[in-house]
Amino acid sequence: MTRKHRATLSDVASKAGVSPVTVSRAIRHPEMVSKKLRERIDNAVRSLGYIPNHLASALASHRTNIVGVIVPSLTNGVFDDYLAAIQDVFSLANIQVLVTNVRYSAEKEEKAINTLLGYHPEAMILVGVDQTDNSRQMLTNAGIPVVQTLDLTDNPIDLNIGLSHDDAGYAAVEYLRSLGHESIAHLTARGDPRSQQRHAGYQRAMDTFGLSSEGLVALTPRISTVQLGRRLFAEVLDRQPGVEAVFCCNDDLALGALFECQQRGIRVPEDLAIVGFNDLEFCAASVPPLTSVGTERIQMGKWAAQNVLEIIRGSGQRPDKCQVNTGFTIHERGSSMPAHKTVHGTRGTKARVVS
Amino acid sequence: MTRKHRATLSDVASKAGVSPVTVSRAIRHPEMVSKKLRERIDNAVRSLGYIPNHLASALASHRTNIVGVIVPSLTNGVFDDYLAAIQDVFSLANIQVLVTNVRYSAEKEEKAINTLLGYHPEAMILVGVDQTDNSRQMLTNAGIPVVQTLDLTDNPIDLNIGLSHDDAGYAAVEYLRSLGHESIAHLTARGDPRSQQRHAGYQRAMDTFGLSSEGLVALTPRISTVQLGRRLFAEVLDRQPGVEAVFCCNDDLALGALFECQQRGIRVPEDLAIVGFNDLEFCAASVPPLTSVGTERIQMGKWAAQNVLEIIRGSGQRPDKCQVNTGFTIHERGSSMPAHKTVHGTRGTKARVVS
DNA sequence: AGTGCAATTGACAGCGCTTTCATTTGAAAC
DNA sequence: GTTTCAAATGAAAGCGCTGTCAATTGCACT
Repeated sequence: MTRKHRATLSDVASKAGVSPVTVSRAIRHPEMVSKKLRERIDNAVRSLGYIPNHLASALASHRTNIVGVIVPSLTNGVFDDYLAAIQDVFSLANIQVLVTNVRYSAEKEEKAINTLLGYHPEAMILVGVDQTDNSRQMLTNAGIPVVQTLDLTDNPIDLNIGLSHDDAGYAAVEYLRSLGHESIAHLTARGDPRSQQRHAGYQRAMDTFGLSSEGLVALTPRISTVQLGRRLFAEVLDRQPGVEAVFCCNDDLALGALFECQQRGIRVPEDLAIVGFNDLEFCAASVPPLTSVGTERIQMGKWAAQNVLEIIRGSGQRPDKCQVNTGFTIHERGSSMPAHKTVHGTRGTKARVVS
Repeated sequence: MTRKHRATLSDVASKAGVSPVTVSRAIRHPEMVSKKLRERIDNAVRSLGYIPNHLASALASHRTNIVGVIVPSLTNGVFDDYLAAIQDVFSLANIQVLVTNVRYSAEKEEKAINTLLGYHPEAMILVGVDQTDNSRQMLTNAGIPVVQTLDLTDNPIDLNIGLSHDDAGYAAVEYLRSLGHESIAHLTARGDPRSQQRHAGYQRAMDTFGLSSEGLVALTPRISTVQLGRRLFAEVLDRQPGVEAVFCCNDDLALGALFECQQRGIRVPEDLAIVGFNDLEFCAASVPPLTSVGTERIQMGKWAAQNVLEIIRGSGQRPDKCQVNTGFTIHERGSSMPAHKTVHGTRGTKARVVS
């Protein structure tokens, strides 16, 4: 039963024997319509299967109830939680989130921003701080709240919540150093600007501690996978058999490194310590469980959404703090814990919080 | 520099000294405007940072360039690839995909359908075939192409591409049976209707082969995780220490089962065979690599998008086949391969295709 | 110069809704 | 039975754009 024409406000109005305005009010501001008419209208709505045309509504009211969100990836377990947190906040406020996945491409991001702005979103939430000049310009011109998340910058477009990935990378190395390791490798997928920051932090720490990273870094331009983690670590192992520890720019690579060790009969943590990044769910489940640097991705998404909501629906005032550093936490687990600390059969976590 | 008012078509027209229609044409149908004017208009557009109001455009032209997509989850590595495939097809046609994540809730799905239809999408792509009556009604009334994916039904709303999860579950058991296993366990997360189908297939196979599943099934109402895989399989192991094989409703649970085995010193595949579902990337990377039943998720997303595109932009004709069974493939790897088949150090895959 | 025709350009209406303001209604108060 | 005022309803305009059709222009050809 394909209708030629979907029911409109006027159709409902005719059916209920009232004027279109009244129908509009019955839907948007029920308290302004008498009970009698409201019921008649509700019936008409139901019997016609009327669904308001959001485009027309938004055009007329200057309220789109849309917020644009741009993420660099979805294959990476990180952004699911983050996105879900954002959606949870907005769905309660009847705001539709328009998500675009730009696959770590600044160019695609620019295009996505342009497209999204065409929908007149009431705010934009972005990942990272590396937008192109053009992107920044468009966002500024749009005159809406903009939140840059998951990273920090000295020069935010508007609001900013995140953490220093450079510091996190530094801390990971510092932690491994504190366990007595000196030959500390690093696996990383460039392409993700935040991974690059972690790499920079790794390098800074190695330099600071007077350790050489020669031959200890393996990187790939591709999206990271577990398989790639194996391959990258295999490279390092072949080059530097004496490596004592490895810090991976994310947990997929770390899990790959762990598997490569299993394959080669390298004992973790006795022969080699592994530290991942993001603290995805599987870190606590592997054997041994993986030590990982955790970030507050859910908290960041939530904060971004809540602040946007407050600005566009609330008092309209900017929040007290326009920039928030959520820090990071090293979840110390079996993959790096010195033997005497390890409790057999337990997958306990010892957390070191840094913010 | 927050503008009071974003530039409109008229603003551009004034600036370029032409009528608004001409600007509209210069943007939508450049070939209909003389080169001279086109340049003047382009300049005006650029200098004003003009971005067409998509809402107004869609309202006037009855072309929204929106396709609604509803997924039950994003945390599950399955839907990333699927979504990406859909987006890839549509982005080339300048169609914006409106994604909603309904977290395996039919109620949320119904609400999402209602909301999305308010945007007048030109088509809808859904996961699964278990929509509520109300949802089906709304979709039918909308008079747009609807694709149900990743599962099959005798009574599709419109187009349908997927596979029989019951058959896939049956095949997994049949495969393990062919290796000589009889005590075959099953781990599953109900909540996902397709997992339930796989469970049904498992049960059907066990019955058919005259095998008892008593005490061999562990299920959870929660979203599956690796951790949960460990816990569920631990339950089974504690109950039935003699279990010879386990078929898991997805790869996360399978990886968890593998870790649980590692923890307990159970050798895989010598002491126990493991089969997962979905063939996610990490399956080929673990030690031993995980045998998994793979589905054509990318292909399904692509087919759905391409057919929609053909219908709404092309000849308008329905495709030849309104229902497609993409089948499934058992990727046989080390976690189930009999010792004499296993090639040390190789992570080769032997595929058995069923469609 | 005049005719014919295609290529450009513009005027106008309207997409489906909300906002604003005017009108009507009803019930309380005189 | 008026008057008064709030509550309920409606009429008209317009959000920013595009489709349709009419008007204009340019140019080749007589």
